[in-house]
Amino acid sequence: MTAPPSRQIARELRGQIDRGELVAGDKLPSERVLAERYGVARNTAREAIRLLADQGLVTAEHGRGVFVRGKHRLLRFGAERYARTLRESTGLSPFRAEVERQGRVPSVNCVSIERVTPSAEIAERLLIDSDVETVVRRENWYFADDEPMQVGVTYSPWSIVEGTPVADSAKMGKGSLYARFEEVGHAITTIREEVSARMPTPEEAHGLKIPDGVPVLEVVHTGCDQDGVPFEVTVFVMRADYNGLDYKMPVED
Amino acid sequence: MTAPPSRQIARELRGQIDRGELVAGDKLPSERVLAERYGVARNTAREAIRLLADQGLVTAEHGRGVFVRGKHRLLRFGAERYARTLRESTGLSPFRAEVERQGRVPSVNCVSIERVTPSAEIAERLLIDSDVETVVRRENWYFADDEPMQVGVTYSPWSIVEGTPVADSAKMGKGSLYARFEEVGHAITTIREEVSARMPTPEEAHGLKIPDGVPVLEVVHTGCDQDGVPFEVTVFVMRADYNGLDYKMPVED
DNA sequence: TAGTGGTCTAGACCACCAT
DNA sequence: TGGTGGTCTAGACCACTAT
Repeated sequence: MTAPPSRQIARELRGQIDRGELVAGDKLPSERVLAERYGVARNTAREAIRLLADQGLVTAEHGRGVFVRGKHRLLRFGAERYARTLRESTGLSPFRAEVERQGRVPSVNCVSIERVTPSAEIAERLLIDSDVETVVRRENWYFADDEPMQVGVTYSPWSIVEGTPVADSAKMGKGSLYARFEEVGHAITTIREEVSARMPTPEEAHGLKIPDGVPVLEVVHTGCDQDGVPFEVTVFVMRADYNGLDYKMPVED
Repeated sequence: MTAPPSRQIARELRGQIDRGELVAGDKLPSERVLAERYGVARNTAREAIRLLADQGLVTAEHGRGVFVRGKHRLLRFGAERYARTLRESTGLSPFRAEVERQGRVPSVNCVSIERVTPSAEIAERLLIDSDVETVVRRENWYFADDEPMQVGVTYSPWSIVEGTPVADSAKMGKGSLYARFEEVGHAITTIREEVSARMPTPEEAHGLKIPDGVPVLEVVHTGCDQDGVPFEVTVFVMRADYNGLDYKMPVED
């Protein structure tokens, strides 16, 4: 009932990480060194490292080595990120504010604005008929220190944003998207956020430069105005090792 | 610039899943069959399957085969799970209600109640000094159809729960924990939930029977009473392929 | 018992990174 | 250039599941 060699090796390495003998950024012994040290084939040492990578403890970098992953402070996003006072006091988007709070350099890049027919998932949340009404799709990428952190794709009914700055990057200006919505009569008043987690698709892993063993948080956010009308749905996909959510809510009766 | 064979094979299998030629529960060809079919070594076919498992698409079962994972409907938990009206109208805990809504059989098992010294993380949220005050720790396991879904560990200051049913399983009764708290003067009024996601530890993967490639959601929940006093912190760890969160909130100014 | 995945060996060549 | 991880081969034995 003794564990296979690959697990033994993984356990020893894990112990060294847990005890602080190996700390964030440290390089592990190479696969070949481990293999010789433990008297196993290289593939066995490799398997041990894979077990650690699957737990999110280490990351392999081709040609460089295997490194202990750091426990990063999470960027925390809650409902207050939509508050008008935050928009007005800082002049920063909530993402920018949170990244700067940690001494990093934020940037946001709107990569596309298109008019599309919505998926059933989106149409349902916007209370529109996907056979009849189209939506504007805005795709934003969020970076900290030029590292990609999140992708957010916002959908709004064409009937709401037609002719407004929201549908046109040239007129968008620097401020918050929600300030623009408010100017055209939709002040964000209540939100719904549906949160789940999963492993990234290969495309997401590539685009967000997510190492192996790191899941993503997916947040389907719906914003409703002062009349309870849903006017935008945003699907966020964020690296779970850098991002978290922090909600404070009253408990309704 | 052509992809390695293992990725090619993974891509083909993934295509079959995406196109619905292989659906949830279907068995993939065995590693040996794949190897022969594609003219590669068994390890190469195995690597292809591992790539799919890492994306959460398939699960290997020792001695049985490799199976396409289903896209399960998520159990959705929001702030309303703490509402008194829900407690009173259904007589069910929110977990039970949500599981039954999907036609499955819920069960909850309180495995331990202990008096312990809190970690810094817990003490901080309960606004107590971990050097002075102790807490009661209740560990609950949640099942649907005898499959483990979540673990929840609740911490409450000893000064609040001393002598109450919350600190004593014998006196606990069937109803909700929050009903018991309310009886001793702490009605849950506002909550804070800090959400993150990560890969499970080996212990969690084993205890919750989580297949490879499935992350966990970790929710640190703090409950505050009518006076704003935090009286319990619960740390939930839930399989992310079966559980999600659904919050509706007003946007504060 | 036959078939499956889990693990391992002892090599090999390639792609990438730093020097 | 030498060292690293990435991938592959062609075997082997073990552990588990089903019949």
